[in-house]
Amino acid sequence: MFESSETVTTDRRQLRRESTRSEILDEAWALCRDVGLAGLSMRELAKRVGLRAPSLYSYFDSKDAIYDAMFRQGYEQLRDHMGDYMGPQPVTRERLKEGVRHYVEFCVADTTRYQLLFQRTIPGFEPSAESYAVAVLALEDSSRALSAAGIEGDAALDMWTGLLSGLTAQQISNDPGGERWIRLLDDAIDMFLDHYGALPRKKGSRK
Amino acid sequence: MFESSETVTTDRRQLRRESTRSEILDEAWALCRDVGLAGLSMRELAKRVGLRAPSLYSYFDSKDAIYDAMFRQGYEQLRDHMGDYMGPQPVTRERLKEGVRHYVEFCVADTTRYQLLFQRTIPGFEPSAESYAVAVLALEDSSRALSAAGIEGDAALDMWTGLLSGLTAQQISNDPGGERWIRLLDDAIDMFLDHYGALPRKKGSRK
DNA sequence: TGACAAAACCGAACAGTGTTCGGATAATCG
DNA sequence: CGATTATCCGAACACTGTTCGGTTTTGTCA
Repeated sequence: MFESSETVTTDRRQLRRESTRSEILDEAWALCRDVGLAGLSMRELAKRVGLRAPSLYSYFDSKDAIYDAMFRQGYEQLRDHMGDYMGPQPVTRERLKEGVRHYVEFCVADTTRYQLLFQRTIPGFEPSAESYAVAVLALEDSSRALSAAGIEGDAALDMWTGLLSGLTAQQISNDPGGERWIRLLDDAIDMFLDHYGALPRKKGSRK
Repeated sequence: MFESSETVTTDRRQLRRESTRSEILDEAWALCRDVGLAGLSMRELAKRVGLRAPSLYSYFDSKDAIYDAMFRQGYEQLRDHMGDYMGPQPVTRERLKEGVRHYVEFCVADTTRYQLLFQRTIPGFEPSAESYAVAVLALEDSSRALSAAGIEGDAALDMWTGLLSGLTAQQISNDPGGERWIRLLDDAIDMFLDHYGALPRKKGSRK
C-alpha cells in the first residue's frame, strides 16, 4: 500500500515545521543564556532564526508557550541525565551520594535551565498540564530511589527535598561556578540518613 | 538661636517630600501584594497615590530604586522582628528552635516580601550597596546566634543556611499558607545539632 | 508544464511598559 | 505683590508581546 499523496504532503510540511520549531527552541536556549531567562525577546529571537516576530506565532501560540516547550525539554534532559542512576541496583550510601552528586551536577551545569525548571522566576509563566506531567515523572524517580533506601513517609521525603534543594539553590545563587555548597552534599546525606536511621554506616566509619 | 527661615522652609519641604515618598512606598507594597512583585507598574502606582507616572521620578530615580527602597525596608522589618530573639540569653536547643520558628514566621507572613528579600525574582533588579549592607547586618545576627550555640566554621554555617532556606522555600512555593515544611523545622534542627554535636540533648530525650 | 490551494511570512498597528524633557502649575519667599 | 523654586504633568521615545490583513512562497494537481 502506498501512502496517499496527501499524507506525503503533510509529512514533508510537518517535517519542515518541526525542524524550524526545534531551531527556534535551540535559539531560544542560546538567547536566554546570553541575555538571561527573562530577557528573551520575540523580535530578537525571530531575528536569530531569520524571521520576523509575527512569524513565530505560527509555531508557538505565545512567548509562554516557548517557555513551556523549554520547560518540558529541560525535564526530558533531566530524565536522560539521570537514567542510569535510577536503575534497580542495590541502594547503598555511596550510590545515593553518587546519584545526588549527579543530580546537582545537572542543576549547576546550566543555571538558566535551573531557573526555568526549579525556580519560579518568569513573571507570568506556569507550565502547562502536559509539561508539568513530564516534570512530575522525572521527580518521581528520585522519590522511588529514596523509598528503595528504606526511607518512607511524607515527612522524610519533604525533609529530603528541602535539604537538597536548599543546598543546590544556595550553590547556584551564592557561589555560581564554585563548589562551596556542593562539597557539603556527602555530609548532608550522612546527616540525613543517620537521623532517619536508614542505610547504617559500616562500623567505625563515623566522620 | 532661631533657625533661619530658609532652614524652616527646607524642613517643611523635606518633611512633605519624605511623607509622599513613604506614601509611595506603602502603596507600592500594597500594589505588589495585589498584582505580584513583578506586576508593579509605574503608571498604576502613580494613580494610586494621586499622581502621574513622571512625577514618581522626582522621588525615585527609577523603578528599581523603588524595589531597592522596599528591599531595604524589608530587611529593617526583619531586624525589628528578630530583635528580641537575638539577645544575650543562654542558647539552648529550645531557644534556637524558637528563633528559627520566629524567623520562618516572618518569611511566610508576606510571600511578596519574601520574594523580594530572599529570591532573585525581579529580572533586572539588584540591591544597591547600601541596602545590601542592611541585609548583611540582619543576617549576621543569625550567624552570631549560631556561633553562640558552639557551632563554628564556614561549612556548618553553610549547611545551616542551606537547610533552613531550603525548608522555607519549599514551604512558601509548594504549600503557601500551610505548614507542611514548617512542622519539620524542630526535627531539622535536632538533626543538624546532633550531626554537629552541639547543644547535646538531655538524657533520654531522643525522639 | 500552468493553475490552484494552502502554507508561510511579514508590515503595520495596538496596547502596554519604563523613562525623559519642556513647559505649566502651585507653593513659598523677600 | 512679584520673584523664585519646587512640584507636577502632557507628550514623546524606544521598547515589549501580540493580532490582523495581505503578500509571497511552496507543494500538488490536472
